[in-house]
Amino acid sequence: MPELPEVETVKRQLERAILSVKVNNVVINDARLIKGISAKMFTERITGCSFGKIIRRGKVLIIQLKKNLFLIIHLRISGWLMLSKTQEQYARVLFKLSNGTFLQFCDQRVLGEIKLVDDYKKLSIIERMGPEPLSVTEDRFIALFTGKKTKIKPLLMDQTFLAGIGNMYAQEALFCAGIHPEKSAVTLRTPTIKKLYQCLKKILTQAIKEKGSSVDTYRQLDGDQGCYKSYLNVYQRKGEPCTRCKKPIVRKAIAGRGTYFCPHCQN
DNA sequence: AATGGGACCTGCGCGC
DNA sequence: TGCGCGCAGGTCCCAT
Repeated sequence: MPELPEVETVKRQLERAILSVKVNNVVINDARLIKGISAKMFTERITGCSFGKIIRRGKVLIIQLKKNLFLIIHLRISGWLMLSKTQEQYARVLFKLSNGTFLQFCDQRVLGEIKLVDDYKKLSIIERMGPEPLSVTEDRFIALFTGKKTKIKPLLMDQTFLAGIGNMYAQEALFCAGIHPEKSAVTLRTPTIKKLYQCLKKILTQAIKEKGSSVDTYRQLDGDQGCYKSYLNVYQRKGEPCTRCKKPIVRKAIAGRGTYFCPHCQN
């Protein structure tokens, strides 16, 4: 799933590829992805614009088109962005660029979102977003846990708690820190929270270095797979031996989401 | 505050 | 072989 490292990878690749490039035309194969504006208006407002500053906040990609015009992209579960000369399968919205390529929003399950806003900071999802795990200080990270009685795993995935963590990296971080995913957050001791903080930083940094994890439909901007998949210790490894203790990894639905962990190493 | 469910979606793997 | 079903997960929304 596209989480922080995947969106950050695409953001960096877009910066190198499309900065100052102009949109000559917009092709909409599936208007369901475009929210809050008609396909016609969407096309009219974007055509002729050039790509400016690119920002990532959590899993949200923000591309500036003009002083007061921002393209907001959320890949959700099965979306990815691709830059190529020909139309891809699952290309739902395409931007025909002045350099002869298509910037394409591909999405197998059509759950992604594209918006056009004049001020991205006023978006509810942005306003409510928790701190970025790669820039929050350790002290502030520890303070986030006060009074949080909920299970640690769904809490990590709560975007208003911490930005950009999804189902996969939440599980990997908890394995790294040796924390059971159902442990109540408020019961964690400070050294354990510090360990989790370091694990998140380590995992997210390494995942960005490896250009994300292609466990599903996610691809890099050029269509290549992300390489972090081979580093995964628990995610989708049910029944396989724990990389630490060799006992089998188990899968359990926690807060309605599939969760993999080692009951021996995580407690 | 926390939790549980449903909705949005498509493709895949399962059982019969 | 083929069909129906459940599941996969990010976010929002509603109910308890």
